[in-house]
Amino acid sequence: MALEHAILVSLAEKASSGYELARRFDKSIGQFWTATHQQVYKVLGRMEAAGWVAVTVVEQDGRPDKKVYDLTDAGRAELADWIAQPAAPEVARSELAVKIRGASYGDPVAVADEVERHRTLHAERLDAYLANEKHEFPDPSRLRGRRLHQWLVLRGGIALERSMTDWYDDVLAALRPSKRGPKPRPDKAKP
Amino acid sequence: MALEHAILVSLAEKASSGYELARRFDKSIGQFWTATHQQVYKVLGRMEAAGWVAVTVVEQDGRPDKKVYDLTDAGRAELADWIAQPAAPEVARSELAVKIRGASYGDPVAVADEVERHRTLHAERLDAYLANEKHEFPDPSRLRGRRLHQWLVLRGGIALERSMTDWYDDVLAALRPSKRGPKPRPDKAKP
DNA sequence: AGTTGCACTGCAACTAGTTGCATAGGTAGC
DNA sequence: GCTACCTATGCAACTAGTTGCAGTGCAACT
Repeated sequence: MALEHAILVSLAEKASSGYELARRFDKSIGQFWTATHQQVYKVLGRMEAAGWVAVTVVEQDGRPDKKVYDLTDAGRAELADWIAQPAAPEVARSELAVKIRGASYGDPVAVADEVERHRTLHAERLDAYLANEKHEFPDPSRLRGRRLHQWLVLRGGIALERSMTDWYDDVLAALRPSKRGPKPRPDKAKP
Repeated sequence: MALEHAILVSLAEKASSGYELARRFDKSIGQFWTATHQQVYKVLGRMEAAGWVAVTVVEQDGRPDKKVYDLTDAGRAELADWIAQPAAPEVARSELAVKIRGASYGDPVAVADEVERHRTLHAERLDAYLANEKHEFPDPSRLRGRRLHQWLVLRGGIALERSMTDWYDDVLAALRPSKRGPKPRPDKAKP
């Protein structure tokens, strides 16, 4: 399990409330680990009970109070310990891939439409990541430590989205042989 | 949820026992959906209760009996129906990516070692997929229907493994700046 | 004035998947 | 003869994650 530890990493970067954590899982760290706010609240409760995090209630102006969580020494120790442990190999899961494989037992045209929709989603994510990279890491060659690691993970997300988008293009070209050639895509070349 | 439907696709291709299905999830369809044998048995029971599959007990010579499952008409209808439905967007999950991001809160050297181990795993998977492609689909341009769809999914797995392996190379190069340049890898060029 | 949306927290009930164990005969190597 | 692994199925207990709901109060749009 790693949601606990993904949260530890996120809190190590910045103390936050459950709500903020859940939002952050929509981007940056959420590239490779996601969670809904319910799951985050549940796990934060467990982590507090385990003494990995400490809470401070912060009153806000014109907004509900929030509970800001920060790492304790025990939490930092747990994080360092977990990082030293071997990681489970990734397991890819794609419902759409299963549908592509089974396309001939259903409506191949509907599958092609769905592939196109996903292609668009991934192309948008790719653009968002690239824009983020340009903005946050304008000069990658100088990066060291924490910032370097963040950039490397962002590069991983970019590589993944690019390869998904390319693959969907290939699938579309094969499933719709009438429409020749992929659509023009200016962001296809590596920067 | 899609394990039910991944099993339907698998059974549509070939009637099988739970044990055989679990094995098949180790390769081919398992590229994008995996399951342990316990999960497969559990779900098969549910599917039988729902009338999607029918069982035949097959006695074997010198081996335990097996229960071979095959699709019913209701199962085929369910499969066609599911394929027509929109698919949830993929959510990548990588424990290792979280560790890379948090490397500076632990032991960056251990993280680099772990990245190398995963690089090897993915490179092996890539080689296995490529060998499988060469063996099973020697002439992709002629493929139609079911075989074409199988090949497309295999291509997806290949693209994914290639991009992971490449990314891990980049990460290693950045985390171990002393060792310059990635190791030679003959399978890096697109075939 | 009314609706929608955001910030913020959380419970309850559910579904999906994992881990550990049990059972049982066959085959293969030492 | 012993150990170890393969085929084959399955239960029980657990962990992880999802879905649906509930409540508060402010801001912005219509």
